[in-house]
Amino acid sequence: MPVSRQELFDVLSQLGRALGNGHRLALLEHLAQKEAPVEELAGASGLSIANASQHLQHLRRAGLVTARRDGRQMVYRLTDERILRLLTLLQEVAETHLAEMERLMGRLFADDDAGEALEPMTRAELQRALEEGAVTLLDVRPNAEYQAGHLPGALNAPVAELESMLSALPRDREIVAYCRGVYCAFSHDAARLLRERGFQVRRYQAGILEWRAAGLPLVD
Amino acid sequence: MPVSRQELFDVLSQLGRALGNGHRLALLEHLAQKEAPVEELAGASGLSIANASQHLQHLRRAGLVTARRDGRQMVYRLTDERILRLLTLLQEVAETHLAEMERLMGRLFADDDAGEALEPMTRAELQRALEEGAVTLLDVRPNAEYQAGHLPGALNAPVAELESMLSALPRDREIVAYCRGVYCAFSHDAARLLRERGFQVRRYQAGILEWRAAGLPLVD
DNA sequence: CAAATAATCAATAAATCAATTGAATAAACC
DNA sequence: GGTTTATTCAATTGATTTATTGATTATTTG
Repeated sequence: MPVSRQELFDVLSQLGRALGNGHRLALLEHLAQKEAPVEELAGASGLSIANASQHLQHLRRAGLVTARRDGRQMVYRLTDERILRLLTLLQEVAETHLAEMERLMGRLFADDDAGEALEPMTRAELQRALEEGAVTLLDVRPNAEYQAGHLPGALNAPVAELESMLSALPRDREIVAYCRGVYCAFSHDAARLLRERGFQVRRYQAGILEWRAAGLPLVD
Repeated sequence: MPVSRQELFDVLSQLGRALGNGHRLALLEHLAQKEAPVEELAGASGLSIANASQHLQHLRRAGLVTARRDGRQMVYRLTDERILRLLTLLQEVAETHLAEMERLMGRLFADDDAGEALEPMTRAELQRALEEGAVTLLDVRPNAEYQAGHLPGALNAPVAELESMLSALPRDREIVAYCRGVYCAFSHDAARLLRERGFQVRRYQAGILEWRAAGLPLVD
């Protein structure tokens, strides 16, 4: 029995449908940081446990995430690095083409960006600066995420604890802060605080998601 | 008024939903070959005109395709090359992770592959072979698609006309046939015919879609 | 200007998806 | 073994998506 091309597209479309829900994308973005149990994912996404569980199983059926049992928890994780590339590409295409997307992105951090003296750094700029040893790199995500993998040479300074770590930071060198990605507010908060305290600071806007999606190495 | 992260994901999910339907993926795959008016797309996908039109507008709202009027026709095309990368990546992820996908892919061309003496060529292998001038490259898609862009150095030999072109093909060199991509049957048909007539032939399985998605050049 | 063509729009019914609720499992703890 | 904790399952309801139909809008042609 011949298999029709259409059957293949129908199967492929399962993957698309899995990506076709805002809550599931939020779950994937959280999982892009680190693996997590259902309860944590539900909390982070503002979903009920049961609902989060169902969305996660939807993602699992589509092959986007896998799960393992750890004691009484089910720990979910992205199936592999390509899922991250898929998310990043989706976002990139959306930003270019969806007018509304652009409008929202523009507004999300409008306040902060106004005060920002310099444009956020691109990945290429950051790589060059790191090679030259010209900047101090600051990972401002929570420590658990830092430990799950961070950019080479980055110091961890979670926003919540940043205030108490100021004395350890250089005032004569540019600081570059990064967090998860463009949807993440941590680096904005950190940059604002540091700027107020007189530090030279820029943000690596795209964050760890883009870095990993580009296939660049992380360290634990 | 602050914009929530969730709003962003909701907008992003529009893109996912646009990819979440087999007919729309079929339309996109056709458009990946060349731009086309609604009627042609409907015919190729087995959709009614009205239904095809609605799917195309869905794709347009998601920013995946654009349309221009040409006389009394509306000609649709992919918005840019990234859409192709997105499709290719989607397919790649699906093939790795969706068990059912693999099963279908395996069956789709099972008959042909059995008779195939050699594995299909990967892109890397093809590039090496082309650099060495070791093979004759054959684009077996319809001439209209060939003219819209083909691999450098490829001869056009549409499957339908292949029989009458056999005398022009070398018997002392390996021939590599390619068509649209993994879902496309042309290169299978061509390879079978050539093999029966005693030619040395392999297929570049991934086809022009992957080539373009990788950012490699085409010629008109 | 009327007729023909290509596509879109609008309304409907059927199918699918999503959130909620409460019950059911499965593992760990006492 | 019974209780607690983390998660999944199942059923329900409301919301979205899809295909179909027939009417409508642009554009070209006679």
